[in-house]
Amino acid sequence: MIKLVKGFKDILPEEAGLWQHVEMLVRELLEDFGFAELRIPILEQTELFARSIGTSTDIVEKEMYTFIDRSGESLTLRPEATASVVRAYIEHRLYAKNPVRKLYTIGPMFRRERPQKGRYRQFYQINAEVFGLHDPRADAELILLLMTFMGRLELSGIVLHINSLGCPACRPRFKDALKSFLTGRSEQLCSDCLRRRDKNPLRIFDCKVPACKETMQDAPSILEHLCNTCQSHFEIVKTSLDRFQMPYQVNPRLVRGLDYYTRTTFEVLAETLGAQDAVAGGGRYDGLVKALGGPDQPGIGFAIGIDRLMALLAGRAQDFEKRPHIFIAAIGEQAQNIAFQWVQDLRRQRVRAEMDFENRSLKSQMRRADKLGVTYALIVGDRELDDGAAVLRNMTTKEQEKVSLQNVVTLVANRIRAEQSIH
RNA sequence: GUGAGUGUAGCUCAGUCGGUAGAGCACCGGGUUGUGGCCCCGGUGGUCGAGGGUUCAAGUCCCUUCACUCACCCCA
Repeated sequence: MIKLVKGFKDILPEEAGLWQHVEMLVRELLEDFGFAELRIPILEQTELFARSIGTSTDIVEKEMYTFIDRSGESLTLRPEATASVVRAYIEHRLYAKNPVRKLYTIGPMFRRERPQKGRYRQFYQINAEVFGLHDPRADAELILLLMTFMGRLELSGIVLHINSLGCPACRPRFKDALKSFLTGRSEQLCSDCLRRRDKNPLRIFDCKVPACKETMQDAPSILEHLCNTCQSHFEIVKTSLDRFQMPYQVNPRLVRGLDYYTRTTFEVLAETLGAQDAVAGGGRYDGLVKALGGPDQPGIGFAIGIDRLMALLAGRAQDFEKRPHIFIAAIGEQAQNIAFQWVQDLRRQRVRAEMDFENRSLKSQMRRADKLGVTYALIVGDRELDDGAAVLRNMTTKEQEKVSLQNVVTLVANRIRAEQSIH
């Protein structure tokens, strides 16, 4: 039997309704906040990711699905969306009319990591990016948008962490301070951290090895090394969040894996998710647009992991399954033919009608109606055909009424429409 | 890439000291004329992950291998 590729998954019909609902909610909200959808391809030139994400990151070093196309060029299945959005912003000169653009995109990303709970090789993200705004209130607004979305989904047990990574002016100074702190403490660090020390010392803050954690307790904090501009930027982000009563936790150890981040970074953590507990994350990337050959415009964005969101919403999937409205139980060939016509007519009026083509016993057809969860069953057999009226049964109240054969479709359609407008 | 755990029916799982495969749920049918859920009865469904070995005999013991899961790493 041919099976799924490792780390990939199918989204089954039972869950697809919830996915649709979540996507609808987020589109609505993003558009209210002035975002427009940008649809971008899944494949890009490898160099785009190498240059934006950073060549020494794990993603670029060992996690990308890269292959040589028949023409000889190196292509990569996108491991994240920001690079592509920036590429499109530059390539189509989206900054020309107005440098301020708010864009969102939804779709799959690919990273070849070892799969585990909440981590797949193809995973889905909702991405929002804002270009052209330096103001820290833009950072706060984006975070508020993200948290509003979480709120609308009625998620509990989630925490917002924020931090500032500084800018090209102050981050090097901090790195130096960190390096000199680490000098002479190599004994206390694990082998991974020793490797990180030269490459990307900020990552040591993330290490879970107890000895490293202990050592890093006394390490200098980035927040104490921010330049004045970065410091006041971060202050305004915080006071803006305060102003809207948005709770957050300042986490100086929040270091993000992609090289392009500057100043504000944030993550939404969910305690019930296990080891992969980040549902969403993002930050500011002021140098990226220019680095990729565009104008010197700042950027800020976030990504929401839809798969992880779904894990948090598990159990609510059944509320969004589209059940049929009515099941027509027809006994005998003549009745089946009439029922077949009714089903088609009802669907034309946007009523979800189902029937059985196998001429089963009424009992088994009723059982089927019950399983489908319909509110109405329509019964028609020789008796009803002679009588000129079918029997409409309300499955919850068990009330039955006669409906003349001529009026069946309109009556049923009206009845169901009326019920929907109540809910 | 590294480590640990788990593989028996569609799903969740039992299976004793090695003796020829089981339950619950699901599915199909029945419980007197043409009416669902609850209850009762019956039925379909298995290469016991795969390959090899030991044995009169292997789901069970041994070896190999594959898959899945969780964790490390990293991140959504």
